[in-house]
Amino acid sequence: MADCVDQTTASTRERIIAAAEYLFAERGFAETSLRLITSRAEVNLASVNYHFGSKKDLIQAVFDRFMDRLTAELAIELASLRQQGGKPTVEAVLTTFLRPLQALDQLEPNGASIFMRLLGRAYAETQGHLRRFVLGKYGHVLAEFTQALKQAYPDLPASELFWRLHFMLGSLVFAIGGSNALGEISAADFNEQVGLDDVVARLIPFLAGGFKAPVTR
Amino acid sequence: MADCVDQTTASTRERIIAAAEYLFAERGFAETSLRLITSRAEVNLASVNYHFGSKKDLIQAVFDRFMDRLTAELAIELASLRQQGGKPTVEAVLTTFLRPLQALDQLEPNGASIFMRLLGRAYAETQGHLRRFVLGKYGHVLAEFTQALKQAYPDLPASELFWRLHFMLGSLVFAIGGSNALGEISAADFNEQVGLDDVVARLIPFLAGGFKAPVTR
DNA sequence: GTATGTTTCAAACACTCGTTTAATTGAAAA
DNA sequence: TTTTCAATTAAACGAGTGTTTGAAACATAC
Repeated sequence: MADCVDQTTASTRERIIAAAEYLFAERGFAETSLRLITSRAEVNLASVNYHFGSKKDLIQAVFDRFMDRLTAELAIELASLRQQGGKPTVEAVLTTFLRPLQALDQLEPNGASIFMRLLGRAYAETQGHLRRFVLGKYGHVLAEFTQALKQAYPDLPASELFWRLHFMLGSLVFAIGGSNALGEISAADFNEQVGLDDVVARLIPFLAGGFKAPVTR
Repeated sequence: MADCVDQTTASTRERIIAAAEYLFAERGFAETSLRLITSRAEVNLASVNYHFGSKKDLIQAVFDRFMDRLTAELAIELASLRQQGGKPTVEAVLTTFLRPLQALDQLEPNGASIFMRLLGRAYAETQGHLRRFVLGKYGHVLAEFTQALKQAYPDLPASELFWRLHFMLGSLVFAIGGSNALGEISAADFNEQVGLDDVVARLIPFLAGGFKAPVTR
């Protein structure tokens, strides 16, 4: 149970968020009760409603915490990409958007995997409430991703770019979200210890190869 | 609500399964109550436990129904692929495994999308009970997929094939599972009406391009 | 017709859930 | 010290959950 929040000194708010993000990613939103969260965080049950208002608000708070750290890192990487000038390679664009994810992993054990699983669940969740919240508040990230890819491959039709972007997102969420489980299989079957960096290193040529594939219509 | 089960003549069992597979895909397993299922199927609440035993058994029954139809189609396609002999192209292998999914869509409106969403949820679900059930009972499908890809690209290291297979799975689940929502965006933004066949047509070059990408270690 | 076995039904069961309440604690401000 | 306000606590609330029950309805065979 290696949370990066010091359970002895951390505030009640922080301990709730730390426990919640782990359990939400591990078990899902509906399957994670407030009692499970508060007992893991060793705080009183009512403190969730006191500090966050409701369970739904807690879920959004967990997302906000991740997205804030992510967008901060992403702004730096994007600036660095633009500073280089000229037409970026697809690989460079992918690296730009993946590095903040890797940074998340250093900030907190399995941070990237946890966040990707949360993102995957948000897309699947009931009626898409959470998906709309995430897209509404952080849709600009997707837009910047789209724009950067457009610069790397200007001839690709907009609709094709749209679909390939989502194909890539699927690979990302699936592979990084499941990197722990897949990594264990990889270690057992191929005697290869793979961490997040290795997964990303394998992902980039795959995604770039798919993205640059000829359009056959 | 266009289910393909005739609600007036279909047996209670069939009506429950039809309602359940739609609601499970749309809302998730935990978020779908037996009362919601039985009221949609217009049957008595207790009939689920009578015919299936428990909610968990119903979930497995829904999967079995999909997988049985899928593996039947897949056996035909695989035989056809092997009959051609020689080294298959990656595109041919992908087509082999995607056609049964498309067949599912003709058998039942949105069948492929529903099944992919179910599969995505199964992978994410609590503690992976369902994932283990699916992998245990239908893991041979994944093994055959792996083997066919190996024939198409013999030089690709086994571990690299393993990871690229799962990258492809991620794209598949994400894109086909969300094909309805993504199709609506595509129709609105690009004036392009896209059905499942169009998504598959776009997927194949993307996946093949990724799979055939050079290995950079 | 009666008997037999299957299927349906309304009602209740025990349980968990998110949320609320009112009392209590703690520490800083007056 | 007294006041004040934020934070914590135990307990309860009402709603919703999967499941069980025993009787009723149905169909089939004798």
